[in-house]
Amino acid sequence: MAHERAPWQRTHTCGDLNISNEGEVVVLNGWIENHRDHGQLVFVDLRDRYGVTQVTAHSETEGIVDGALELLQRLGAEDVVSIRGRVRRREGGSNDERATGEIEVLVQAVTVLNEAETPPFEVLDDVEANEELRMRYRYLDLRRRPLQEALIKRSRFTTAVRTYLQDNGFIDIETPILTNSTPEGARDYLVPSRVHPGRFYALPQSPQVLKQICMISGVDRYYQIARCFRDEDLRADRQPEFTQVDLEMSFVEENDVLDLVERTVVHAFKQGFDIDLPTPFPRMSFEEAVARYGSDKPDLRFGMELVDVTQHAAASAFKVFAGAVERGGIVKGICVKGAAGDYSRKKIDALTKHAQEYGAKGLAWAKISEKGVEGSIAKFYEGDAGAELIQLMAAEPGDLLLFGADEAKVVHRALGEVRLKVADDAGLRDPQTFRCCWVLNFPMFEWNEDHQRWQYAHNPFSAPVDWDNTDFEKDPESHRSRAYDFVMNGWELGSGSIRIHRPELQKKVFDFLGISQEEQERNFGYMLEAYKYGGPPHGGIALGVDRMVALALGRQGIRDVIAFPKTTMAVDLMSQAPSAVAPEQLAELQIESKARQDTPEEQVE
RNA sequence: GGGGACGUAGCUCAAUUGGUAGAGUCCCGGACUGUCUAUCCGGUGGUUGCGGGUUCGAUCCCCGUCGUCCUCGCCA
Repeated sequence: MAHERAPWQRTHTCGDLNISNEGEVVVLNGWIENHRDHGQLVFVDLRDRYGVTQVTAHSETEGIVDGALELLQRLGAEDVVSIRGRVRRREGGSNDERATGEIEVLVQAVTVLNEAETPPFEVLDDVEANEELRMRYRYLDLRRRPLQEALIKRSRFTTAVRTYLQDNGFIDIETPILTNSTPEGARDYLVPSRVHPGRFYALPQSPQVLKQICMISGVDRYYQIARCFRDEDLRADRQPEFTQVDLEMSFVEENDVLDLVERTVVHAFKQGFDIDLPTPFPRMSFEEAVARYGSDKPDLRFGMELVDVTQHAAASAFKVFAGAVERGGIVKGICVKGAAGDYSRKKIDALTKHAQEYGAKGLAWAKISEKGVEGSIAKFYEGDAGAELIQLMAAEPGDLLLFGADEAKVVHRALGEVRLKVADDAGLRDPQTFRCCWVLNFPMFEWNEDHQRWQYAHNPFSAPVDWDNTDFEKDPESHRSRAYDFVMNGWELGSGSIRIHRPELQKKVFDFLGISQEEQERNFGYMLEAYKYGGPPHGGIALGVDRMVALALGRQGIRDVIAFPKTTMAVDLMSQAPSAVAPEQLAELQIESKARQDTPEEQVE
């Protein structure tokens, strides 16, 4: 037997009604967004998740309940109400900006469901109160259309990912949130164990090891939309907890993973955001990406590639160039088309400063005119040398040339960042344009200056490209791994690899990384043991959900696509987490804090 | 751990060379029958984040501190 509905309950949402409902008596529930009071005539915009409907109260309406008009006059922003009335075509002309703009609901009765205090900021789509306030009252901010849109599209997106992977034989497996700390990688969030005093769980930085174990278990195709935790300093695109589409496949090689992921991403971007990603995603090696774009996450929405002029520069009269080459460095340049006029000395200084933030000593520049090379390096580039440089850079009159001369790593980094900055200035990074690519074959290892040792470049489970050459001691830098990154518009959105599935090779990598036998045993013993019982060849990837959604919606950071985000100090301004706990709780865990503010009483002050 | 920006009315911002704070909006009261961020009239509202210093006098200068954001390092 069907439940009887209360009389205040809605018959339609605030986005439902249009001219086809004309004449119907309806009930709407929602929040009062705006309120236009003409005395005997009152307009109220009623909002819910689905839209906004104009509600009109008129004293002479047939059947209007006594006092309804006065009540509506008295109510204000964010009061929650139920409105009963008849749908009719608007008398004052329609509002084309709303789906419901042709009609209005002529009020017969008003029920107050809950009155709201005056909100600390106005809940309007285009009102931007400062972020601190918005996060403190996150529930109010979330009522705004741009935030609701993010939540809705994010949900559609993850649903599309799930559907697609399910249809392709993947099974969703939950892995533990309470797991083990590992010394490598990011700092862990720790959770003390009550039943094992002095011991700690760690929250997972990713389900990496467990998904590989799933492959050993014969799961064959695993996925999970998994929460990951890393206790590192935050950025606009980094939160202490974030979400990944994590997947792993058995008996595969790069092509299998890349093709599957490409299809999944294309499908989910279409379903979630109605965005058509251009396919196929180009593939390039790490080496090529760095050489051409100065970055392992190249933005392919525009060209302006780095041009190698090292050979030419070696013979240059310009000491900065020749000297850099002599010391084993390189010289590269970018050609900014038609920008000579746009860059004053002051703006070039700003670019130089930008380059210096990324380790460059400076930035050499030239403006090209009909007469040849002008600017800081002009006197070294008169006549043939200048003509040659112009030809190498494929420059034309009106172009701006920018050069970096240093060791290769520095030149690539700095010039790569300058390339992005210049493109930003010129509006070449259109947020509505999407260009994806794959970057392949990362180095296995990189030298860590601080710790004076080699460390893994990607993750320690990535297989080497050359299975037959695992003599890592010999020229460590030359070894390439079967790791790949998924990149869109200069953002790294995913990272994965074909894994090492033989325990002896995995041990060899751990050995080379200087992880002791005891550490290997303690942290990865169960994994190495598992492989002994028959681990299939496998590989996978993890895709950053927050970043994908932010990019698709053209948001600057990921905070706006997370319902309840944290600040750069990892604080939740709404709940005030993290907070002090009762002394009894600490005692039970056998924990003493050396910090102040270690009891709730002190924290309040 | 380092660098930078910001902090003034509930909100968004302004305030000359250092001379004791003002606008819009919100809110409150009034008028108003076709608005759509209604309009018009009137009104309330301030420990200038906090603490200290310089000064006859500090929103303004200096030091410290707290918070938010951006960023390098860190982090995949």
